[in-house]
Amino acid sequence: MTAQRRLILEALQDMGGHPTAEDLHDVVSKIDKNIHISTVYRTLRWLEQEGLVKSRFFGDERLERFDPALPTEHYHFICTNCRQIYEFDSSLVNAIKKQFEAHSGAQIESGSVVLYGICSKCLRQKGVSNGSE
Amino acid sequence: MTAQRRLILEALQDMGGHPTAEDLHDVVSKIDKNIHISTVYRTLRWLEQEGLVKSRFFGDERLERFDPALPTEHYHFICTNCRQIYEFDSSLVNAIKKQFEAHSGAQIESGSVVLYGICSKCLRQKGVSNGSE
DNA sequence: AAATTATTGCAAATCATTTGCAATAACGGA
DNA sequence: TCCGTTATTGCAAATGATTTGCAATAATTT
Repeated sequence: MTAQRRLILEALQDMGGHPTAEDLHDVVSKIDKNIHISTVYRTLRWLEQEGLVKSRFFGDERLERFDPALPTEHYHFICTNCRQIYEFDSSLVNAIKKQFEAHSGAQIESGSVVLYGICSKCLRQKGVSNGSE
Repeated sequence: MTAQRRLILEALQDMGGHPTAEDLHDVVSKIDKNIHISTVYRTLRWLEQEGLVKSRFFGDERLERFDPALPTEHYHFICTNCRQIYEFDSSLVNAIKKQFEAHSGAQIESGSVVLYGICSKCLRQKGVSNGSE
């Protein structure tokens, strides 16, 4: 493992959230000024193959986001105001899977849940249009 | 509304599923050979603004998919073998939203659920590796 | 039917991501 | 430690999906 790769992996673990390749590039560039974005992508693909990173597209944007792969499935809440991504868990998702398997005869391997709304932090700050939008 | 726009909207309603702009372009091209893909995109954006179409990215691909906007929220199952997208509904999603709202203090506006697995059709046909992949 | 406005087709631009390749860095022996 | 082999990097150019500028065309208003 090279210095660049270590840097990228550490940045991913440290910054939390679900950064894009560019987010990561911005961060690692502050330490090693000439890490190229293609190296970030290649490292991310490699980490993905190794099972250390998971990539995904959230439903409302064209950008690929990366996430240190957690051992357990988890779900997301995205604040449509500040765009922060929160993680959560819920045993009800398993119930949905079971329910769908029973109805359809399909075999579920995994599931993704993304909730959208306004986070409590944004709700507390005035000026956030909530409700009718 | 022009002939091209009507054609694209009809194609979207007729073909079902969640086609990409290119899927739609292929279909409408068979009727009007010189509809340009940019017209498809522009029409789709316009329909989206009008609330007649919803666009989304499914978690595992970079492609934008379009869907005649249904009045009610619904969820998706994607067969990882044949790539067919199925729709389903489940009242349990509301329970998840409520649960998360209670825990987090956020206000949920909408939710997306995408299940992945092997559909019953593919399960019936031999040769589908299921389980360990 | 002429004038005004909206929509189209095309080409070129853009954005995110990937690839080819020559230069460089890492590693495993003599 | 030096040398050869292999892997990794930076850059530039390629790719794929989507968007935009613009002149030509079609629709609508008058």
